[in-house]
Amino acid sequence: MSSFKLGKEPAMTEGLYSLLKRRGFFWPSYGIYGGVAGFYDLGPLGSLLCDNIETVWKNIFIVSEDYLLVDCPSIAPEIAFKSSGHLEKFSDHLTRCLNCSTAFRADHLLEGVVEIPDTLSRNELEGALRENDIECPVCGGKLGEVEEFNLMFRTTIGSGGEKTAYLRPETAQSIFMDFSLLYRTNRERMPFGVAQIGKGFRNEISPRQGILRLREFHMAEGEFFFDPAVHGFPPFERFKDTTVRAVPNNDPGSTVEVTLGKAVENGMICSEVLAHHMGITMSFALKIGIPKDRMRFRQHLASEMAHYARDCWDLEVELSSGWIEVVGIADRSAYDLNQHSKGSGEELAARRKLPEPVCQRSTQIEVDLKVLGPIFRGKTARIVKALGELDISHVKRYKEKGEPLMVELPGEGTNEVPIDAVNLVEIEERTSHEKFIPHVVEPSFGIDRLMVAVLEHAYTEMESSPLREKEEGEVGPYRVLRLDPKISPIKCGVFPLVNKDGLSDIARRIVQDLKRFGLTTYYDHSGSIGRRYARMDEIGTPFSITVDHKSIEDDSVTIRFRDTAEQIRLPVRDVPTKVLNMINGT
RNA sequence: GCAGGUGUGAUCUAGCUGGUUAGGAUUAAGGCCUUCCAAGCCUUCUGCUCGGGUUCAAAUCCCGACACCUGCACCA
Repeated sequence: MSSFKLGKEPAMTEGLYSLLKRRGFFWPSYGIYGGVAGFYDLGPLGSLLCDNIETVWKNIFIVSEDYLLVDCPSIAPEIAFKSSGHLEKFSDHLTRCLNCSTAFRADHLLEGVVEIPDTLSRNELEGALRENDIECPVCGGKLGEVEEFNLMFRTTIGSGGEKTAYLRPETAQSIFMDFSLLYRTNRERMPFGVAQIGKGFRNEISPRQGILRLREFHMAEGEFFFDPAVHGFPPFERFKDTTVRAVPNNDPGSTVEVTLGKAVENGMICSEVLAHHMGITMSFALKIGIPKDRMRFRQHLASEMAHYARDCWDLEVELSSGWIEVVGIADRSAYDLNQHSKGSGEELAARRKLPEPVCQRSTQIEVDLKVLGPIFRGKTARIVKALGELDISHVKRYKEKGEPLMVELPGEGTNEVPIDAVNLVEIEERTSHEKFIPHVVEPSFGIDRLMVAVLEHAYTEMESSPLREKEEGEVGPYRVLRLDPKISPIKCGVFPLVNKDGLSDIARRIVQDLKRFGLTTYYDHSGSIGRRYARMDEIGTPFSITVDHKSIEDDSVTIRFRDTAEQIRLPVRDVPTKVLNMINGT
């Protein structure tokens, strides 16, 4: 039924995009100053749409999947991104030709000249370029200095200290840094997921394609922590038989239809946890109205994988501009927790119960401080420490011989410790748990792109309005946004059929009723009834309620359905429930 | 970032070989009319992307900036 077709249809998408701007979904930011590339405002309807999509997302991740929701700052100190690797890996090294001023990535110029050039630092790259007499590949000119271009926005915290900070390029990092608190909050149960909805910032070199490539964008991310030693993931049962279109990286040209269960069995997808999240992602995309036959999962090539990822599958949706990545599902292994653990010195680990408790016998040194104290006085603590570092078998030999131990203290000479003050004790330790660094699967959703995907697939053009009778005064195509009612910005239009006989009073009362049920409404008395239906169709409002003269007699109204233009009549008091049921699909 | 193209009310567009108050359509607002799908009539709001230059005179020609589009490069 959707008139969206394969391939590019400029006229079609132009119609959609002018509608979106005209009706207030989104537009370029800072327009009165000429605009800034990569920034878009969500207008009144776009904001509602965004919010509704996020609500559906939360219903899946927070309600169904029991993810823990958090909300962390967008600005983080430099150290955070030093540890995460973004400071180093999230930047490109550029060099510019001094003659023709073309910019190149320094590491690309050294490919085949030096081994793994993308691991070199700025100085090393510069050295390598000089040593190998690399010239501008375009004009043969001399190359300038290697500059670092980091894709993160830099800022400072505070007025005096000038503490360097960055706007987060993804919301994930705060979740990793908060791991221990979250783990405790979850009462130390594994596995568990943490979700965050917020904004990400990337200073893209050249943002294009309108809202598809932004410098500030909405993202919804989940981090699912699990024990890599546990094989299988029981909840995955639900998605075992779900079929997906997959483009695996061992054969990037081909698309295969495969069930998620099969894909895990034959090793195409690396784990059930990852496959499970592909299943969740798919059901989410379907729920917000993206048709299944316009979706596919594409596995990243090893070369395009992010610095943290071990395996990554993108959900791509076919739009007028081609296949667009809207969700990335990455296996980040233990990378991030390890990095932050190293960077901060804090242990970021979980505990797993051993199949059975393990007894560990060990011999340890015990000292008699009553004896040592009076002898060594101020040195005692250092002596005890040095004793503890001695080899047990060494101590054992002296003990058997009954000879005093000679203990060396740096700068304080050798000390004679009476062997009677040192005892060897057998200690038995029972451990029932061991520590491990959880692995992470991260589904990361680009909400702005999902909005575009949803809108393009909901957009329909018709030659004329559905029930049109008159032929004169034709005005262009009739546009309908067939959004799923769940995500429609406005749920109900409410109209008096004519502006007299008190019909508008009844209509306004109905608006109040609907509001009490949390439904967004749009009261409209201007223009012909057909024009008002058209306005609602254009912004994707699924239901229109009309008060006519019969309403005065028997308290009934008509409710019109956007996609069919059909109407039914029902008592006023049943309207809110009817609408709610239709929205929830019951 | 480079190269090319484009830039006229909210939207779509005429004018662009310089010369009256920049024209139209849609939308929007107010009213008349109207018992169900953008009807009609009246009234009204909003515009030459910005900054310089050439000229008696610039939407129009030139330069620069910004934005958008296409290609290249880049893309977690």
